[in-house]
Amino acid sequence: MSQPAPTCATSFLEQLRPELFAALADPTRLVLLCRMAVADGPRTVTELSSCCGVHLSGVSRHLAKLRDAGVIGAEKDGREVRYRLNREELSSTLRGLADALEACCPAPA
Amino acid sequence: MSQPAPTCATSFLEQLRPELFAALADPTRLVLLCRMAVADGPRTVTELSSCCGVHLSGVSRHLAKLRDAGVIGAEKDGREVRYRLNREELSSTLRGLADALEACCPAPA
DNA sequence: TCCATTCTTGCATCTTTGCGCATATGCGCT
DNA sequence: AGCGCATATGCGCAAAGATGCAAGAATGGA
Repeated sequence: MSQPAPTCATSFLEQLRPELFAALADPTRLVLLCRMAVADGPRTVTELSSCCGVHLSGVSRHLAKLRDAGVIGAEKDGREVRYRLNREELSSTLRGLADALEACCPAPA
Repeated sequence: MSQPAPTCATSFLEQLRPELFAALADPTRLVLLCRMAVADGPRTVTELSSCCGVHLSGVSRHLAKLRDAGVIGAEKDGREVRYRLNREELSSTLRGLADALEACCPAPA
């Protein structure tokens, strides 16, 4: 971070990760996300699959996609896998986008 | 806004619009978005199409999708259509998501 | 060791999406 | 009216994504 000024456009574009938005672009995944957001702790795949009318294998795939996007985290515990929302990381990412968007000044003086 | 307390989960889920994320899930659209973000004013389709190696018709479709998602606005001027980024709306949406995400408390006391 | 449980992954199918090409629509200009 | 430019849309195709089913992998317990 010693560039003279990343022209504000650079820093904005860098934060725009298509795979993050793609992960959030599916209704089923959003329901899963919401479920994890209100949970008081990590949830297993079986638990999460009960809230959406999708087969367990599909839920597993959805969770994998969310995990690859960094939206959620997984911790293995015995034969179960508990998924938890990366709450702070996601919120700071969103806030960083909002900040960069507003910092995207047309004329940097 | 007179509900006693939308259980924080409700307000969060309401803000999770799949079509918004879907609109942002394409690299070409993100480049277009960035182009508009750094522009000092509305841009025509022809101008915008010069920054991505996509046919003009494709750019038109991309812009339509961004417009339908509320990310950008369009104003017709003669035979041209000028697109502009809804900067404040988008940033406040992102911030609202971050806020709702952190307000999604597991135990509402 | 054997079996049940939990999760992941290969496969087939269907839908969606992005793309270019051609065509239509809308608008200004002569 | 007729022409040309700017944009939108129908069409077909190829690629990606979502889903269910079945099989595989990993783990705990009898």
